[in-house]
Amino acid sequence: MPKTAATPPILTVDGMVFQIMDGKLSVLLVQRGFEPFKGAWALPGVYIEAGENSHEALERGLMQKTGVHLSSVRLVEQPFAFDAPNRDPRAYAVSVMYMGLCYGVQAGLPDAAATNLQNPHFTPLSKLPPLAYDHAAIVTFARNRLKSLMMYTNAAGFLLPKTFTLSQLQQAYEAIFGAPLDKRNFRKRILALNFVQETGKSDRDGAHRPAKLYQLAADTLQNYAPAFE
Amino acid sequence: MPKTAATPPILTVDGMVFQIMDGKLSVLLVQRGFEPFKGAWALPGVYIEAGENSHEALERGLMQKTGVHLSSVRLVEQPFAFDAPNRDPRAYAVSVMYMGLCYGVQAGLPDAAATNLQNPHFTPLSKLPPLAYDHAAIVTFARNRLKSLMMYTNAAGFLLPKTFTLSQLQQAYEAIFGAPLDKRNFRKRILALNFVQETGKSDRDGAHRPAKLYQLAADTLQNYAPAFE
DNA sequence: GCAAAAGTGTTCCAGATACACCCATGA
DNA sequence: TCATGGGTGTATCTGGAACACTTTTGC
Repeated sequence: MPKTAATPPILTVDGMVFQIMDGKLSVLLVQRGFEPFKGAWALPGVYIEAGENSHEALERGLMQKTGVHLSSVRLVEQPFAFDAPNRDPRAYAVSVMYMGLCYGVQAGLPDAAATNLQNPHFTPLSKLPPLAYDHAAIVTFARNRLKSLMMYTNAAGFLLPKTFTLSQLQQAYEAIFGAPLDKRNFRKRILALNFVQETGKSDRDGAHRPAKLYQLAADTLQNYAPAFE
Repeated sequence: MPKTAATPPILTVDGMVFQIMDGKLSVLLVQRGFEPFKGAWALPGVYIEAGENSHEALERGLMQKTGVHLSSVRLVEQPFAFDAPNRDPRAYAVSVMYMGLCYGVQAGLPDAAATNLQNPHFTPLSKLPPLAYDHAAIVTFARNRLKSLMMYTNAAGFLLPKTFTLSQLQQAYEAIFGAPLDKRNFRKRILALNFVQETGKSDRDGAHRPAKLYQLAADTLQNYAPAFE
């Protein structure tokens, strides 16, 4: 066995929380207050402590580091595991990486910038600063997963309020694909998938025709994948 | 904080290794030699020890518990993390779950059944015994992931020898989908995707016309997903 | 009445499906 | 010569893509 740290491996949990801000897909980042990577931006995460499971640690970490309550985030997928050899100078670490989607969430700590530089912020993926560890690669990985989720699940609904218009839904797709979609084709396709339903209400919001409001047919993540043959 | 074990959380790594045996998708299981779940079947796994990363621990664990060398397995995807609260009576544990595909691998320990009941075996998913922990749910989860991987990646090639016939490739798809496919349509589709190429050689193996041998165009996992629009 | 977003159908094309026979070989 | 699996083409159907105008509202 190689001569390395004698400390047992350490478990951390990180949250990768996405939200659409001003039409752009954004991810929740904090500025690290401690070494290593002090001052650099990173995904918010904490060590899992004795007596906690990964979900509880995620909840605590999100609140401590970003002021975001986990109950306002909808988790998608099984969490991934990432080796994080540089996470702690004393030992090798593994990070449990949760992915979540949300809408209208404000990040911010009560005594904010005062405490050690943190400074939670939803940052557009198109303007990511250099990130600590290999978080940049992880975000890219997640973005690709997110794209496939959009194609065959109802995940897009988690980036919107409880009720939403088809235009808002389309904007969510466009934010993630990074490309405009045709309105008529989009509507045909989405309505055919049957994962949203009319609420009967409409949204009267500007100097234009009111839009029908829709909601998710199921409030958990659902698969709408076609069979192979 | 709830009153629980004071020990820090523990990291384990498990391998979920799939292979096609007699045309059936099978997964590598061992019979547990220790409590908890002594005697029950489970995915092979070990604790990650000081000085190891998860990949090294996987390699060691697979060899110790099943006699399988990791070099004969092709890993797919980022490993998942599963909470495993019952893994260790002393503390909460998280399992790093790797998924792998292989072909023609023999499981077996030198002094096999002698040591504590282990008894590594590729078992068809259609005949899974009750599994320890929540491994049954994890296998089901993986099977679904595997189905989607087949639809838009070259993963099927990892369940076959270096060179293979289109019939073998089709059998791999059929084993995973659990349904027969049309030969002509299958070939058109696969050849259109362009992820296999002819080797120029052929396989003269029985009382019938020899089959052309193909190989993967790329020997790592590749995406062949269509764009959204 | 005008600006602004909502809503709506048809044509066209590509890719998926259904389907049956001949070919090369070993015994 | 026969049994066995390998290899091939066409007609049809379905779902995706391209494309522009009318409707409803607030000002």
